Amino acid sequence: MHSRHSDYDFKTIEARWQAYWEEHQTFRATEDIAKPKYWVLDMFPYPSAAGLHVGHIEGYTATDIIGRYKKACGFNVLHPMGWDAFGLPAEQNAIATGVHPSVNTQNNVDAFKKQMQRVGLGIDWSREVNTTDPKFYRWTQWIFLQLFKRGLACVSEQPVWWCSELGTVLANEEVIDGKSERGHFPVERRALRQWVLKITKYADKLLKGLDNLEWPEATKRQQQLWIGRSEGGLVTFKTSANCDLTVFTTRPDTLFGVTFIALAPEHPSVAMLTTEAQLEAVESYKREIASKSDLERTDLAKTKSGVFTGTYAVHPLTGAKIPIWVADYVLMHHGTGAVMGVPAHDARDFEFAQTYDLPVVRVIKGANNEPLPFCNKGTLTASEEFSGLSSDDAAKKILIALTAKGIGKTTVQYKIHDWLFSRQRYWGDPFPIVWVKKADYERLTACKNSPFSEFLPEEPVSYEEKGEIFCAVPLTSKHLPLTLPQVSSYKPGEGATAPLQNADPSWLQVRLNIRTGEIRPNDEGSKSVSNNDDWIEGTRETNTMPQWAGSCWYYLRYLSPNDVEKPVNADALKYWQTPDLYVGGAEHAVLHLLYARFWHLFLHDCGFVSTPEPFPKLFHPGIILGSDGNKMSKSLGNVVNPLDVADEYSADALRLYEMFMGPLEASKPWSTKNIEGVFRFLKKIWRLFVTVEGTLSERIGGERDSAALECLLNETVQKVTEDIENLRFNTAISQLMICLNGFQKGSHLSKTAAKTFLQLLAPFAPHIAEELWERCGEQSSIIDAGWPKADPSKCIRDELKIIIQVNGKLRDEICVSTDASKEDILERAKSAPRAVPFLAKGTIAKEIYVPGKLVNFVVKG
RNA sequence: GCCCGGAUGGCGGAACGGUAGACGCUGAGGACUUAAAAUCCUCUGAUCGUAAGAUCGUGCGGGUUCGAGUCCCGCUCCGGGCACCA
Repeated sequence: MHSRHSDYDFKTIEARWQAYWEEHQTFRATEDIAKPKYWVLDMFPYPSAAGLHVGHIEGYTATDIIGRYKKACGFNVLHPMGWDAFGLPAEQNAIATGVHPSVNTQNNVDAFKKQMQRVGLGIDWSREVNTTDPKFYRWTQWIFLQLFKRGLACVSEQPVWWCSELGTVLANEEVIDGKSERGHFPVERRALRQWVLKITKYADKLLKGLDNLEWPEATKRQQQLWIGRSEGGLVTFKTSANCDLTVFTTRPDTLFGVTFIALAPEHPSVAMLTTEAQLEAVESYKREIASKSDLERTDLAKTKSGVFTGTYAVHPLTGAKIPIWVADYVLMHHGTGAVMGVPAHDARDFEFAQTYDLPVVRVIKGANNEPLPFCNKGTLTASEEFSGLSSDDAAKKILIALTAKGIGKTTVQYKIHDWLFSRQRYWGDPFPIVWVKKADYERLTACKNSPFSEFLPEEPVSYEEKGEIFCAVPLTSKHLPLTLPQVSSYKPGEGATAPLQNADPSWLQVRLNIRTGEIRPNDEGSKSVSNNDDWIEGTRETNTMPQWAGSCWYYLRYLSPNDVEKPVNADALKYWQTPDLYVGGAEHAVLHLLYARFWHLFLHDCGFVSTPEPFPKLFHPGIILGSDGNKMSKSLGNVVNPLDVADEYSADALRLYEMFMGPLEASKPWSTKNIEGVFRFLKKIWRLFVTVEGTLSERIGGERDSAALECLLNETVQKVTEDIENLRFNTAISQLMICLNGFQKGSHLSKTAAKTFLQLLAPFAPHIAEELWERCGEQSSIIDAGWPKADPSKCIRDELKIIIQVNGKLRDEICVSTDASKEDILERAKSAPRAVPFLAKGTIAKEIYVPGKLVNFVVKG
């Protein structure tokens, strides 16, 4: 690598100032209560083997600019960084190499850190956190136990997405189009015992909390849709079999239009409702559905299928006979798994009715004579005494009527499901749980003052296997962290067993002393010494938590990374509260950002944090694409490494370029050509200050600046400050360029003005700013010099340019003194040489004067 | 299908309802140099014109307004999200 300009030796300069910041601990944040705080947070990265590319640097540079700016403004700034280091790639590397994933993880962390330091990010590295560090995950486990204690963590045998290729269970949101999000492997449904967190209990709070957040509207909308609250009613239908059916509907107003009932194939009442004659058909239909993948089943393009059960329901208000069908378009996991079919007013029911020739009865009229299916609200018709009512009114009244009969109820449904919280993986947080037999659990709960009662829930969490019931015993704070055991193999076992099953039996099989809280391996030796009533036998939970666990609360740990008493120190929390700005990718709109809100809200309800929401202000940087316009990826060979760019053009040029490319939130392609432009800008700055001999340029002198130059500088202070506050870095840099171009045109420049320019430049290009600041004779870091204030009085001009339009088209312009009257200006405008011919084309019908800006004559004729 | 964004020169992008194209890149010409690089200066939306200048021009079609890239209505295309949620 060669430097592009011999006298601007950026390599030496950048290394020097990075060493300076480290030595002087420039970015060390302390709880200095005398100063206002500013906490700027990045979404912490997963340290992958590929390292960072220039796209990742974008967000970090943005937060660094904000951090440096706020620090100059006098804030006590916290800009921390950490590693979301549990995860699948490290585990797969371990499977391939046999080397413990922590080794690989540490190497990647070192590489990431080196890259970040090379671009000069002002980060307080003393607060670095790593989710795989037992000192960290001890508290992830502790928070899990708090959830467990309050009944928000439990197990259930449920159909889950199993990916045999990855050897693990995936959450709904990790499955995209029937393939795993990572790796795009096929997935299938399997019933397995899993941990779930009851996020549904927080659905309403998570929905309402969105209102007060300063977040991108699209992200809020995505969370709203994900939570998917819908108000409606439950309606119970009597049937000709000895079994009632309850359906959920958001449109009780369409009740008189019901012509069939449809059940999900998995609905528990299907068997009871199937008549002898239909048994064969229903059974074979269910078999057919079960053999289909979810991808096939949810394919919207296919025609809806179903089969008649042979049984009829009774309409609750008309008493009409309504056939009950089984249909695969009905989902078991929403509502009650049964729907009332109203083909006239629901597109899906309509399609189904068409396929099986079921009657369609119109009960809602719109304003015009709309064709069926008509799915909007309207006026009721053919609905007995409810005819003539509006949909909203009728929905209420019908539900009231049903409620009076004891067969209806208003209710709220959510689309969001409980959060599947266990994975069959090695490289994750171990659950601090031991499974014991029910009888032993009862001995434990009967034991007064048992240490194990610390996190014991009111209702036991249990599961049944081969007729035996097992209950979950939570470890105590004293047992934390429960560290990951060594395993003989990182691979999952056959039949979806977790890799931790490969741990030593002395870890897996334990004995708990319910009186002392002691835990020992359950081997022959311990049996002989502990053969009394206080000991119970147990088996450790071998699933691990998903990667999301650590990212749900990592930001809090930055406040007191070494606290051994609590996940977060109360004093530190009181001072820093929540991040003032959170910057990270829009791809986390509903996963990380929803889960973290859930945990934070939970911690708030427990009294551990004082705010209900973790991230009051959020910003998503756009994606930086490769120069070919595609997403950067190894396979396309369009990845740009920040280290290469920093070596060739300087870290300052890299930072400036990324911010100059366009609006921060926009996706934009990388261009090696365009970086030349900002690099030229840096070289111009260098030459303005430094001679070829390396001395301070004679142009930087003490003489007064011209009024025009003072005006330009003050405009620049004003514009750059506003733009930084609004994260519009592209236009801030453009203004700095305009300012420099102005400087270059003048013969000299006062030192004060030159230094002000450097202060404005410093957040964007900190290395060159520090270097030139020092060469101007300053002793300490430029960041401690404060932030310049614009002086509006310097920007007042004595002449104004007035635009002259005729019929809205620009025709001429005139210069007037600032105190000129409207009459004077109009008079002069009328005689403006280039406007006159257009004015002469007719008569002036109207004169519009925008003070200080323009005149527009409306000419008719 | 539904919900969000977006569309401006050769390119990345600027524009409180008020001079469209700031700033940068590219390209052309010039200066310096033995030469090149680097640097500096001029020009660079289209059409017509020697020029002054005129006309057109912000995805398409309408509208509101003295005036629309910007606001309203109806489309087209591109990007992202959700996707039988009853």
